[in-house]
Amino acid sequence: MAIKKTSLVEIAAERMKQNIIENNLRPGDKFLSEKELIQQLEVSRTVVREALRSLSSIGIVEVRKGGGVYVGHSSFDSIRNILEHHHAVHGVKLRELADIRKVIELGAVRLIIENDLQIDRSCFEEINRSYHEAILAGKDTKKYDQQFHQQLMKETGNDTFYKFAEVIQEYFSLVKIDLVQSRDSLIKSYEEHEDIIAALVQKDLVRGHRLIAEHLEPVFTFIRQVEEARGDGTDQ
Amino acid sequence: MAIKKTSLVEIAAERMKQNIIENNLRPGDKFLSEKELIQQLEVSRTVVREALRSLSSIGIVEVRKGGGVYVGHSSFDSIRNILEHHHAVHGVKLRELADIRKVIELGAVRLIIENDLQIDRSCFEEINRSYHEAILAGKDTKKYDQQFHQQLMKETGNDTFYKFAEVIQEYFSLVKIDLVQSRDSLIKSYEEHEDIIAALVQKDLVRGHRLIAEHLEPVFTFIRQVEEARGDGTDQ
DNA sequence: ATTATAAATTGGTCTGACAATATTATATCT
DNA sequence: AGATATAATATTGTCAGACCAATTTATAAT
Repeated sequence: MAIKKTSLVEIAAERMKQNIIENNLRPGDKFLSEKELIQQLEVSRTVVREALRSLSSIGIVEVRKGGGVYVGHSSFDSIRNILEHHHAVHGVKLRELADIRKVIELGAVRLIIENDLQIDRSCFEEINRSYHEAILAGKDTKKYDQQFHQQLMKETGNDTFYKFAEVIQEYFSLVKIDLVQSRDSLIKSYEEHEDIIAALVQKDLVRGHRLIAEHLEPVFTFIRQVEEARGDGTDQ
Repeated sequence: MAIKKTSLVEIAAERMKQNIIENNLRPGDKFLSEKELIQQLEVSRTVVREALRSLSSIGIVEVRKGGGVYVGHSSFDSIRNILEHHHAVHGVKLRELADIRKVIELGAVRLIIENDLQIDRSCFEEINRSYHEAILAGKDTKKYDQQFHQQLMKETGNDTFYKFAEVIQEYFSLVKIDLVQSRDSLIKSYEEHEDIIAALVQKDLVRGHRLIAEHLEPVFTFIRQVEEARGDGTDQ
């Protein structure tokens, strides 16, 4: 037996979580108020408030001043917060991030093709067209490039995969990889997007993989340069 | 300008996080006590305590009764908690999990081989030997199988990847996939492990990928059966 | 120097109070 | 009756002070 000395706050928080599960409450639903929780759990307001604070910081509930307590919408937002601070404290190696990104994108391509999914071609092309226009206009292109890759994840039809990829993607974006891309290399990137779309449509896995690898190559080239320049390869 | 109405608790928590970053505090270091925080932030004890509760629930600090406040060790533990509740509330599709696992494991093999890493062969074989013994003795084999796959992630030398994989792995383990494995299929699984090790040593990417795919195939077979039986494919 | 005891520090919980905001009920006007 | 403005109520945010429980530190005894 574990001789756990659990605090009242932890017990209260646990019981609140159970309450949500047992009553099958959905995100946005109204939860019990502080007063009701005090009566139900038979603890002081201090304990109830700290338990609520604990749950709200991980996105399980949302507390609105004067408005009551509601069931939280996205736990993944809190994960982002956690990773953000984790990154601020520990930093992370550029190469590690790049490798993970490659794993995810190659995986996405494989999922789409092996599971024989029909991709939303027009959506891809719409995004890539905007990308092209931004390049020609000399505007900020990063947004559309990112959008393209997000769409790739989404097309796997695997929502869990997509959410994880999104979280990790944002973890990446904390790192400033300033690829000073020339207009030519941006055009090349745009064309590679087109090729990737084609490979997905043709369900050519080998080609898709090769194209993704090539497409990400500039990042690895950049990282090699940075690593040589300062040795360790961590950001900041 | 954003017209944010931030509560004192949130401000306090934010400043505490900043404090940790600016003073470059490492996990396990002693942080400020409640009293000191009250003086420094000039807020009531209530606010300090709620802010600390908020930070401790996402692993940024650890609070010990009578002992003071310390910088937290692992933010990833809190992510596990979050996902655990997320799963309890939303459930998850078996196929999605299986697909993600495959992406990760194939990715691990590719990372090891493409980055030309020397794996710790004896460690792998040690684990697999224990696996073999457990099979022969009719004991619980799950642990060693899991250990084998964890080791695969670790061998990528990519700590960030490993941590993410670990979190996701535990997310999987929330789902009961009761593959009723016969002794023969367990032996087969053991032999596949051996083959995978061999492929890693020989740095044969194509073979490594094929072996992983085959090795995970029983899971997909199981999932197809479940999906046919009840249609949707979610757990619980 | 080691150990046992006492004191001080620190976090955990409770109570009561008032402020700030949101919701609901009521009264008013058209 | 319906829309609107106002008042009453409910709910969360913050504060202060008190006492308990666990840990750490200081002190005394061996």
